[in-house]
Amino acid sequence: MTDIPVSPLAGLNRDQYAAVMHTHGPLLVLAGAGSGKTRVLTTRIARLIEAENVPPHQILAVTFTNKAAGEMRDRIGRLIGGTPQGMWVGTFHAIGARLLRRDADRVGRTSQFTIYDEDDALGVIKRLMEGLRISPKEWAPKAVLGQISDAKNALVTPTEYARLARDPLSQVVAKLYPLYDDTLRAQNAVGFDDLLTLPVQLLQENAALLEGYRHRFAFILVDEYQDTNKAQYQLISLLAGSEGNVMVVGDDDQSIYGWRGADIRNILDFEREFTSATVVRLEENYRSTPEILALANAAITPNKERRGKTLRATRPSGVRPRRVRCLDERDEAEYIAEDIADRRARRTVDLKQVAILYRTNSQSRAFEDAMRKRGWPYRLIGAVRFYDRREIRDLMSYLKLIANPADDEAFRRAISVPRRGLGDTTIELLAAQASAARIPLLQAAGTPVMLEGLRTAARAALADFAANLAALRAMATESAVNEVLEALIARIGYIELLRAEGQEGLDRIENVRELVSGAAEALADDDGEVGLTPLDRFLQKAMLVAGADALDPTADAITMMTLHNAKGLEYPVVYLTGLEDGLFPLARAYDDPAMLEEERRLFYVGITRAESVLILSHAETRRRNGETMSSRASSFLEALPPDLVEVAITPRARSQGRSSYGGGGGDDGAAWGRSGGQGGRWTPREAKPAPISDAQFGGITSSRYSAKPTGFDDVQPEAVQVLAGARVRHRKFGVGTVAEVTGSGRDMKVRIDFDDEQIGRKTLVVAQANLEPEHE
DNA sequence: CTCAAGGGACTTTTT
DNA sequence: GTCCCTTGAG
Repeated sequence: MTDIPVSPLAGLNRDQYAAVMHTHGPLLVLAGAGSGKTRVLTTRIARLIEAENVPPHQILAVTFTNKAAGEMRDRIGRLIGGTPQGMWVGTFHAIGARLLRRDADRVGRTSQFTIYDEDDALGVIKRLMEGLRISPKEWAPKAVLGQISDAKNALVTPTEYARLARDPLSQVVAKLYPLYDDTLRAQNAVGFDDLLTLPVQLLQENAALLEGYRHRFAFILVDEYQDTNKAQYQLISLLAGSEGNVMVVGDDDQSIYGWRGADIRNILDFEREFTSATVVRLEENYRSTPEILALANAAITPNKERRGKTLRATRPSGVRPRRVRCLDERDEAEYIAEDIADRRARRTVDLKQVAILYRTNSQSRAFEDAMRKRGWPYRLIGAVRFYDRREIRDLMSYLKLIANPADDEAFRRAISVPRRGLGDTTIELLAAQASAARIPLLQAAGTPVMLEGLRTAARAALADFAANLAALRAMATESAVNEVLEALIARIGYIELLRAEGQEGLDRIENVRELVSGAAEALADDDGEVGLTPLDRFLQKAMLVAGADALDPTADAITMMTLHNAKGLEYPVVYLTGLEDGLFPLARAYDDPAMLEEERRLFYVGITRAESVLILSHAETRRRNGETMSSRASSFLEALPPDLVEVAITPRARSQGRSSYGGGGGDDGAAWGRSGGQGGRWTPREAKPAPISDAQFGGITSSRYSAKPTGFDDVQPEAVQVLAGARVRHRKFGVGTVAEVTGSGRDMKVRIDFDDEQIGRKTLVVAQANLEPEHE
C-alpha cells in the first residue's frame, strides 16, 4: 500500500482508472473492502491539482478519522511533491468546526466557542432536569441526551421535535431540548452534533455565504459515505449543489453506524439525489487471500438491503480461515496468545501485524491479561481515550475556561480540583446568583457583589480562583500553550496532588507530562487556519480526536480494538473473537432485521480486515457483568459453508466439554446456589432472568442468553441452602441470622439480624454481599 | 465540607 | 465486574 508508482496512474485497474479520470459531475464509487479506494481518492485529487490545474483550496475532502485525513494529506503531498496549500481535509466534525469558527456570531457564539463532549453535555442535561424537577431515576439523562442527539443528527429542530413527541420520554425530551440549546449558546459552547447541524443551519440561512462556499469548494470528496447521517448528507448536498463535482466513496456492505443515525439510504439512493451521477464499482480485492474473500462473500450474502457485489481475489491462494471453540474467555485469550507465540517462533509474524478484534470493549480484558502475562506490548484502541482520563480532563477544564470564560461546565470541574473547601451548596448559591444576573460562573466568582451571603472562606476561595484564572488568561495571550499549561500545573500544585495518590498518581503524572509535550508539539502544525489562537486550536483538536487516531502502525505491539474501530484498517493476522449468539450478534439485534443486518455487516468488516490469516473464535461460557453465561456459537458462524473453514478446538474445551445446558427455568427464588470452588465463598445460583416487571429487559434479551450455574458439577462439593434462620458471616458485619429472603437471581436480597447490636438488622444484596457460612 | 464505603444500576458500537 | 450515587462518619 505504501509503494509510490513512477506515474500515479500506472498500475491502476480499469475501474480505478475510470474513477481517477472522472473530472466533472457527481461520482459514486462503490468500493469493496481492500479494493484500493484510498489510492483512487488520493490519486484523483493529485490529478485534479496537477493535470486539471485545480487550485488545492478549491478541494474539500472528508474522511472518517483524523488519522485518515493526515494520511490522505501526506499521500497527496508525495504524489504532487509538496503540501497542497489551502486544501481542506478532515472529518465531518472537524470541518464543521472550521466552518463554525468563521461565522460563529451567526449562530450566537464567538469564535472561541468550546466543544462539549458527552460528559459535559450530560452535566448540562442533569442540571436542567434538576431545575425542572425531573427525576434522573425516572428518565435517564443519558437516554434524554441520546434522543436529542438522534434528533440533531436527523436535523429535527426542538419545535419539530415537540410537535412529533408522543411517548412519555419524548415529551420529557421535548421540554429539555430547547433549554439544552439555550444553555449551550449561553455558555458559548456546542455539542458534537452541533458541529454538523449548526453549519447546515448557517448555510441554509445565509445565501451569500453558501454561494461563496459553493464557489470555493468546486471539488468535494467524501470517504466512507455509507456511514453518513442526514445532517452530514445535508451539509454535503448544500455545498455541492445537485450538479456539483462531488465524489463519494463507500461500501454499503460496510455500513455499521446506523445506531448513530447513519443512513444507508444515502449511498443506496445516491443516483436519485444526484441524477447525473456516474457510478464506478471497484470489486477487485488486493488485500486478502481468496480463502478469506470467499468467507467474506458468504458471510454477507444473507443480507437483503444491499446493492450487491462480489469481491474478486487477486492474491494467490493461502490458508483457510480457522474456527476455534474455546472453553471461556480466558481460554480464548490463551489460545490466541499461544497461536501468536507459535507464529512468532516460526517467524511468520511480527506483533505489529496482529490484530485482535471484538464486538464490545469489555472483551479486551482477557486479552490484556494474556498479553501482560507474557510481557508483550499491546495497543488498546478506543477504550479509554487519552483525553478522557481524569487528570487530563482536570487540566483541560482549566484550559477551556481560559479560552472561553463562559464555559460553566469547565468552571464546575476546575473549581473542584484541587479541593478548595467549596462544596455543592456554595457552588449552587453562586450559580443562582450568576443565572439571575445572566452572567457566567467565572464572572460571578470575580464579582464581589455576587458573593454576598457566602461564607467568608468561600468568598475568598472564589475570588482567589477568579484572580488566578485572570492571570493565566493574560498569560495565554502571549505564551505558548505548553507554557500556560506548566504555569497552571505549578499554580494549583497539581503534580503534588497526584503524587499524594500513590502508585496510580504516578501513572497520572506521566500522562500529564505527555499532555504538556503534546501541547508543545501542537504549536508546530498550524495549517493556516485564520483567527484561531494556538490554545483554541489545541483544544479543538483535543475534543475531536477519536480512538483510532492514536494508532501508530510502526510500534511493535499487538493491536486490540472493537470492530467499529477497525474499519478501514488491515492486518496480516486477524483474530475475530467472541463469535457467540447474544454477543455477536448482540441479543437485541434478533428483534430487528435491520439491526441484524448491521451486525452482519460488522462481521463482514471484521473478516475483510484480514490479509493472510483469519481466526474466528467463540467461547462456551463467558463472564459478562459478573455472571457466567453460556452460549452457542454465533449464528453467523453456523451460516458459513463448512468447507470454507477449518475447525479447531482448544485442549481445555476438549477435555472439559460441557453437556449442553439449556438454561433455566424452575428455580425457586429462595434457593441458594452451590458453592463455587473450594474457597467456601458462596455465590448465588444464577436463577432465571429477571421477572417481567423489570421493564429494562422486557423479557427479550433473556431468551437468548441462558444462565448457567457457576462451576461444573464434578467440582461441586455440597449444595447449600440459605433460608430464613441460616447463620452467615459477613466480612464487615460479622455473624448474623437470616431473617428474610426476597427476590431471586441477581436481585436476591436477604435481611440479616447481626449478632453485633451496633449493627443490628441490615438488608443486603446476596450477589454482592460476599456472605460465607458461619463455619468454614 | 470531604471522604470512604455501601448499595444500586447497568453495559453495544463513537465523532 | 465496574461505575455512580447516596449515605454516614469525621
